[in-house]
Amino acid sequence: MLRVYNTLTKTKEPFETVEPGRVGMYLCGPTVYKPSHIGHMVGPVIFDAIKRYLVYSGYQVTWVVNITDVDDKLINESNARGMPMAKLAEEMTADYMRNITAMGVDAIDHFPRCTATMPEIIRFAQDLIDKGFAYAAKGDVYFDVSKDKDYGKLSRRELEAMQGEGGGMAERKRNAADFALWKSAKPGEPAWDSPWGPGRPGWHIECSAMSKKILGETFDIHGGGLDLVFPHHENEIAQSECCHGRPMARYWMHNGLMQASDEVGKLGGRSTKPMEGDLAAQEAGKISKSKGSAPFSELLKRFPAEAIRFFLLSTHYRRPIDYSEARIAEVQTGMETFYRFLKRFERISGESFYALDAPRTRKASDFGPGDGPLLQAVVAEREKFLEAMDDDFNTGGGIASLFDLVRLLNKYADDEKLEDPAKREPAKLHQLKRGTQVFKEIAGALGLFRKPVEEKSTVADDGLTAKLMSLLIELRAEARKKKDFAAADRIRNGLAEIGVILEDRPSGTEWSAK
RNA sequence: GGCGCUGUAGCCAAGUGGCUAAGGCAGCGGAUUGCAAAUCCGCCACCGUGGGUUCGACUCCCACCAGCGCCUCCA
Repeated sequence: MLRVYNTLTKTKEPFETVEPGRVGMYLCGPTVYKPSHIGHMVGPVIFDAIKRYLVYSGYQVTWVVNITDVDDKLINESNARGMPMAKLAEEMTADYMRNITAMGVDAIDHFPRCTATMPEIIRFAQDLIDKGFAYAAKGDVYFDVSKDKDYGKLSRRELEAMQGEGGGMAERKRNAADFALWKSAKPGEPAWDSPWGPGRPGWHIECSAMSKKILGETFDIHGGGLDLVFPHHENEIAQSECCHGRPMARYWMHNGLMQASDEVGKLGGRSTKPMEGDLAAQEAGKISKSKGSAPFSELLKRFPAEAIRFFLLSTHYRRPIDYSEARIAEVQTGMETFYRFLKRFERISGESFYALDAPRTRKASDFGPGDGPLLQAVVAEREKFLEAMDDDFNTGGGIASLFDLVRLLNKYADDEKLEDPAKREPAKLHQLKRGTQVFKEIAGALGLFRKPVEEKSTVADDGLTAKLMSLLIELRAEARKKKDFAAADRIRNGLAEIGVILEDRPSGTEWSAK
């Protein structure tokens, strides 16, 4: 039984969808005005794993991630660069797509763009005016929060306490907390025609319009970063629920934010410390404001994408993540265990792990009783994994099962001496294979180990390297036979110095470039 | 000031009202190995502090301390 934490109720609730067997999921995507940084990857990676797990659990899932391609920040940035907003948005969208694809996020079904949803957005705003929840004022349109009795229910705020947007818009609003559905364009700004004159959508309306367009008036999961609870999601709820008279989403899921813990200093609460001109500290803390928030593409050059994905999934999604490169490097070390096992499996079985058939759904993965001690243990481990994931997508707990599973499989290969080709009885290989299939099955539910990591080609391989290596290995084998260990070790140590590791096994010596 | 989150081993990080408190990194023993590498086995936590509830709390409640988020169009 899957249980999901709902920000709306602040409890874990049993997961029940609007339509049996189907899930509609909306994740607030990026405003494409700058290259994405690692913080932008948190939501996509987590919700990618969530979608995979839901699909694995038998649901048919439609996942929508919006692209905000009109917005004040975009206008500012395009002015600063002297580049048309549309071109800037296009470039930054491409950057975002490259990054999430590298992270293995390829299960998003729709990427609606704000600029391509104008008719629906305008109609939505008009609907709200018609129903008395919004009003036009000098080319702007505002949502009237005083008309919404439920306003504040997501973030649990009292209306009185809200300050609202400041600036020149304030005097056109009836209440300080009213927010813009439509903003009139200043001369030279990108604009779309509307019943209220040329302008652009407010920040929140696009998500209401797009989610309605693709997922309907009530859908199952609405996700985003914790920072979006207020005002963004609060306002989306206000718009959609006032417009439709029914709940917008059943489950509101919010991921913790990434923090650059070791690169920046401490950041005190705003009211507790006056922050006397300490801009650096103000810029610190949350990574999106941090100066150290380098483009994600840079990070990808230094670490394998899968290690970053693993890192993001190793913490529970609702907790903040402390980001540091040292941590990613640590995770990378840990992952070697898996890659080594995958190679070991291929060496022993002669089959490719990545080509291995594995169950795609938990239903399809049934083991009968009497499958032997190894598979009994494997199935028990799989149960632990499912239990963790069923509990609000506890990927951190699930990853522990991955490690335990590999240990089980390694131990079996050790105990049965499967490195020795003579000991590879078909029945034993079969056991190992079934166990490995389960590993692949649950790793796949997290979106891990789906594709071979690209071999970094440190040498232009024309076959020469391989030939030289086999010659060296042969020479060393002869030396070892003659108990000339000095010579053997000299070869191994010498190769180690230039980054080539030799490993002796019953089946022969293998080499790998570090 | 308002709303809220977090505090588990050297580091990261799951989890539970009572059985030996996951897993990873680092470290230390051992098996294996000619020696290594890899693998396996073992060791390494009185769960922020002080109270309370309870037969019993790390797990529930209160207070405090520390760190953090939002209340300002950040994912």
